Amino acid sequence: MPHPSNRSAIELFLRRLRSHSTLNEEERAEILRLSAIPLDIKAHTDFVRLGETVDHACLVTEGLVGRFGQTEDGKRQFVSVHVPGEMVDLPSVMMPQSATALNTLTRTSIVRIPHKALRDVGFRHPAIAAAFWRVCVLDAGIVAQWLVNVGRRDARSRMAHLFCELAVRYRLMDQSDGISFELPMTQDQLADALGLTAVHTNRMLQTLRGEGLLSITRSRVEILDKVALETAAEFDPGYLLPKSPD
Amino acid sequence: MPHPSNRSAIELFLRRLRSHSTLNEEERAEILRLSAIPLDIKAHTDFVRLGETVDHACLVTEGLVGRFGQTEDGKRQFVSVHVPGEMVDLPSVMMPQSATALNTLTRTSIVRIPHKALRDVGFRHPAIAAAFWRVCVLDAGIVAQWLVNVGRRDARSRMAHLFCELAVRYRLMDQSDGISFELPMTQDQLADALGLTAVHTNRMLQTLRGEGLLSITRSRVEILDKVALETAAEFDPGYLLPKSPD
DNA sequence: CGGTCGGTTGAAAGCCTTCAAACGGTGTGG
DNA sequence: CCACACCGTTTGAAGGCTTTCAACCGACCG
Repeated sequence: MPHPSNRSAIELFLRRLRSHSTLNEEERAEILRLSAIPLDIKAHTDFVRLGETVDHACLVTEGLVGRFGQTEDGKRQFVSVHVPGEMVDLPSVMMPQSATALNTLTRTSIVRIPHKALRDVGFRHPAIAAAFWRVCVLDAGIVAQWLVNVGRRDARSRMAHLFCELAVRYRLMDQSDGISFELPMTQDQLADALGLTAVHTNRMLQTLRGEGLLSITRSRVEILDKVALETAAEFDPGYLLPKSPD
Repeated sequence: MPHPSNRSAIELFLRRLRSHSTLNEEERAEILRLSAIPLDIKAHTDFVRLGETVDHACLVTEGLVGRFGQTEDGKRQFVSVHVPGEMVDLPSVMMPQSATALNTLTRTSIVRIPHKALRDVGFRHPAIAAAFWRVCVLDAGIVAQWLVNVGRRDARSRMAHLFCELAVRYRLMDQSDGISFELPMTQDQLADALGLTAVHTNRMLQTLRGEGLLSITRSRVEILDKVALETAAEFDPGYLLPKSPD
């Protein structure tokens, strides 16, 4: 598979910014001019540890990155997963010592953007700073929905909700028609995103398949009955689609 | 009980800002000059509904405010609770249509600060905008920890974690010595914060009491064995105490 | 070809929920 | 001043969703 250039990753990121924030031509140019150091990381690698202090943010070019917390006995909980075009740890610009760690769910390419560059460009252009802030707020809203999901929905509904959300997020990045999309996650990883065990994740997956709601293989999800899936999930995409750009 | 003035609520908020962000004298004065419309709300009131668009942010003066999501059958999950001195929905400045609702856990006084005022002051003073952004990042980090808590810890540990966190947060607001603090939450509300049922919340509370870890009445928590409680919770306050102010 | 990884399956155990009922404190009205 | 109602807490028993433990399978890799 051809490797998207770093350039295109930043363009994707800019597109996402513009979907909810207004940026003039100069501001857009500034974003595209950000220095971006590419880096390929193999699957299942913790490339930012808990408590580590970082001086750059990561933008996903290809693959999938998960942010997670961990209990002392090693159980993990993904707090978010990030698809290409998303900045994984933009919050780290404001809080360089993170209480969450980063892990590649599959072989992944990222570009690293220095905090200093992000701060500088935000300082020069308040509209950019506002856009960054807004992205953080949006991402935090997703985490909040995950919390509702894990706290108050049963496994089947919870799982349906995750797939509905990811379908929308891939579509927003033009990497899906909203029906099917690449999702290179193992069932262990799905379990860690849903607050379940891998065994039960497997069984629920089979339930959803058996009900004809979706078809899923190791790396691809296809939604077969969107209405039924969204009903099962009680899914409302409002939190992913901000109303107005100011 | 004497009613703290609005002034002192904003002062408390400013103090929190300064604990992690550097603001010069003029910037501090700007914060204190923000217009603040006081409002008293009775207990158990949803004063911001799901999907509602707001044009002001709420700062808690006295009492306790919870932000929550809800499933279709009415089950609630608190996504955060906010003590006096905290801005409940600063993110709403960037995202006026919230996917979470607001509820008073007890009789509560707030002040409402217009989004426009917050945006203007942030636009004029990049350092203030950065401070606001940083608060949002910190709060999002707390939500992330809650997600880890609900997703991967059992009820006892989860509950211990919540009390450890609140002890620190009250202490940061100088409303506690870190050992005991006012917590006017019912067990139903605790349950909604922990992703449990009220019945099981009650039983776990008794467990913690029985183990001599804490003493809790309707409105006050006292930590009796801090070390044991933090051990049970696997509590690490790092996510509440940012390293450096820039 | 053996080894590893991810997926699948079965059975038993357990944590938590659900359903129901009773208890105690507080505020209100007669 | 007492009675009653309401709210939040407490307790018991039963059931269920999810976990845990174990084993097996298939695919891919060196």
